[in-house]
Parts: sequence; C-alpha cells; structure tokens
Amino acid sequence: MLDINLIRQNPDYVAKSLAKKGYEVDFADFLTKEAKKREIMGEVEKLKATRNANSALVPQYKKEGKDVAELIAATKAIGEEIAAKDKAIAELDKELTDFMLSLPNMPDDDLLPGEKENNKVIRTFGEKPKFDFKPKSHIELCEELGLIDYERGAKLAGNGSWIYRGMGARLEWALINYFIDEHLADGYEFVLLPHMLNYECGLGAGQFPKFSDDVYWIDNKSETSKFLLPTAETALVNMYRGEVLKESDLPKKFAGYTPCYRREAGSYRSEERGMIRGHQFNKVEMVQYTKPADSDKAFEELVGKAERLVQKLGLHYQVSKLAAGDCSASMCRTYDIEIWIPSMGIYKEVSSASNARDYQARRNNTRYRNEETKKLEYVHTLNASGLATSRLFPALLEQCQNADGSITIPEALRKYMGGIERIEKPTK
RNA sequence: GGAAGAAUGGCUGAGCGGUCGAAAGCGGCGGUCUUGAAAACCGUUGAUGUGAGAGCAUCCUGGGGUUCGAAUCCCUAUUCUUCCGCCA
Repeated sequence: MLDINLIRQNPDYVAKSLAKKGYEVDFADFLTKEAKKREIMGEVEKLKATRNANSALVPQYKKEGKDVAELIAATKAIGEEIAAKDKAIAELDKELTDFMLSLPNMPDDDLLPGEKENNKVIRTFGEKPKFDFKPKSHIELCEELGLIDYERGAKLAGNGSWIYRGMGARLEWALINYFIDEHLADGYEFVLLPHMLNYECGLGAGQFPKFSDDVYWIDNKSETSKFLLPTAETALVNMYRGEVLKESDLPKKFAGYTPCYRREAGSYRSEERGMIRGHQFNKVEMVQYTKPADSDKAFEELVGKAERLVQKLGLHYQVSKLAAGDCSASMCRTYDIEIWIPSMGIYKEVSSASNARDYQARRNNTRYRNEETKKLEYVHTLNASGLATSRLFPALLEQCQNADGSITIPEALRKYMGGIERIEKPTK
C-alpha cells in the first residue's frame, strides 16, 4: 500500500511514478472522495461530541431529579444522524481502501520505464560453457539418467508436474541443503512454514486481490478459504503482521524452504518443456525486515548472497536490473539472477531479489518503534530467492554435462550427496 | 468432530451498563541518594485521526447489534485453554 498522504500531497508525482510501471491512474476522483470522507468525519465527530455530552448529562439529571425524556429523545435523533453519516463514511472508506489496495508499488527513481525490453544486464559471472560434443538438453539428460520421470508425474498430477527419482531426487535435496547451510552460516534463521495460508497473507504480500486467481485455493476461493502458497515470501512477510517490532530486533533475516504452488494458467508451457515452469517447484526464500535506512544495504546483501550460491556451483549467469514494468506489483526494485540454459540458448531466472520498502508493511501493518523519535514506523521488507531449484537443476545438468552423457556434480554439492562426484547412466 | 471457558495497554492482570483510555504490579523513561552501580524513594509512561493550539473523535481480538450511553449485554468470526471422541 502506498502512503495516502503522499498521494494527497503530490498525486502527480505518484501517477508519474506508477506510469513507469505502465500503470495509468487518475487520482482526481479518489481525492474528491477522500476529501468528502474527511468532511463527513468532521461533521460526525462534532455530532458524537454532542451525543457524548448529552449522555453524560443523563445520570446527572437523574440525580437532580430532572426529567430526562426530552434529552434522551433529542440524543436519539442525533444518534440516527450519526448512524447515517457513519454508513456514508464506511461506504467511502471501503471504496478508498479497495482503490489503495489495487495500486502497485512505486518503482525507484533510477529504474527505466517499460517492460522486459528495458531490463539491463549489469554483470555476468563465468562464461557460456563450450562443448566439444553435441550437448544434450536437460530433458534428454533427465530421461537418460533417470533423474526426472515426466510421464508418470503427468499421470499423477497432469501437465506441469514431475517426479524426482533416484539421483535426481538426491540432487534436488542436495541443492536445498546446500542453500540452507549457506544461509545458516550467514546468520539467517531457518524456518519451515505452513503451506496453506489465509487470505490476509496474500493481501499483505501484495499478491491479492489482483492475482488471487494465480494460486490454488483449497476450497472455493473466499476470504475464509486457504490457498497454497506461491512462494514462501507470502508467508514470511506476514509473520509479524499487526505487530510492533523492537528497533533492536532489526534486521530480521529468514530463510524458509517450501515448495511453491502456482497455477501458471495460460503460461508458456509448450515452449518450456521439462521443469522450467511447473505447478510445483522447490525454493528456499530469503526475507529481511529492516529499518528504512538499511534496506538498500540489505538489498545488495541479498543479491550478493543469491549470486554466491550460483558462483560456488561454478555456473554461468547474469544479473539483470529490471525495468519498472517488469518488477512485480509490490516491488520498488528487482534484480534477477538469470542462469544460462545451453539447450534453450537463453538465460532463465533462478533468483529474483526485490525491495518492497514499506509497501508490504503498510498492507499488513508491520511496524517498529524508532528509539530516537519514539514513533512507530513501518519496516521495510525485502526478499530474494536463494534459490529456486527448478531452473537451477536443468542449468546445472546442461552446464556440467560430459561427452559420455554423465554429469559432474559441482564440488560444493558433493558433501550433500554422500561424496558422489558424477551422475552416470544407470547400468540396469 | 462434540462440550465448556477465555481474549483488556510493551507484559501480568482488575473492571462486568454512566465520572473508564481503562486500577494495580512489572517493564521503560526522568529524578533523589551514591565515587559508580544496585536497592529504596519520587515523578512520568498507549495508539490513531483532526486541529496552529486548547481540544474533539476513535481504539479493551475482528465484524454486526441493543442502548441516550458499551471494555461491560446480545449475535457472529477468529484464536487460545480445558474436557470428550477420532486419528498419523
């Protein structure tokens, strides 16, 4: 949620900023209604003051033996007027709140406007591997090495679902363990979260109401039903919803592992065979709560951490600074870490690091007490994948494949795989 | 799944229709004392909106209702506790 006072004070600035995300908005109607609401509130407060005063007179009159019937009748009339105005306020307020909730976050000033085409690669690590043989795609490798069972996965759960088998399951699990150990070493608290969340989580993270059809609902969608989380971020940024944190508790740093469940309806499935885009994938997610002044530093830390995870595996990737329109609705800035997938000839996102600043904290009311000013302030929330396996896994297979069809396991992963150095074709 | 009880400020906890934004204690902050600290004692200590300010309004889990007036009564949702049942 944006700061309503900023909209009141400088609607043009906000509109211009949102336009960089391709979001056209006119605040005129909103501001009129907002002013109207204030006006009615002023009236109603005066009426309430009168009612309160009258009500206080009732016991006094009774003590003095005066008749209170007239006073009560008059006050009742005021009460009816209050009720009518309160109703008008509630209606306006609902409208205003819905509007506020629908607004995306403002992109940072240094971002380019527009969509993907304006993303900028800001650095790369490693080089595209050169093969002196015809490299295979991860789909071929997975099938030949028996790592992923696409057919039976589809049999169990339909298109976009697969089964990790044997060494494939071990490699997947090794990646997750590797990520978690790295985060623990950096002082992040490891958390395992519920996968079924209530509506408020989606609202607080900024995914709802707009993207409520992108998730799986356990029962029919409603505000009392639960949905399967599309990313651990949805849970992590809601942990302190409605709470006031101590300044000394900040920053809070979390690493949570969950599968991520996404409908991916109308997606690029046909172009993205294999495990590039599925309805369920594993991800370790990092989230930080910081003081506003510290969030830029935290952002760099998160990007650096995600990069290091890929670097230690020795895989080639690039970092893109996203244009305003490619940042998700809740975010002020996002850097993507994109890994090279040889068979596709493109880079695919394995991590998305974002700074939401106070947008999510305003939505879910997460604040801290500023020790200096003694005032309550909104925290900043940031998140970064660390990492998603479903893109990393195929990239690893393809980048680390050998002429004989085997895969060399990166050094950093071996201790999580019982020391295995290579995945070979099964003999049987 | 059934039954009963509970939810109050940073925390513990009193209040059960009018002077209650809410006793008391703890904690926090300021002070006295002390070389310093502790203890003791004194004072102070919620948030939001609005207003230049005095003030006014709102907030006792969320929502709705009764009433001139609700922390207090009623309905409802959520959560917690206890008991019973079922079960990995």
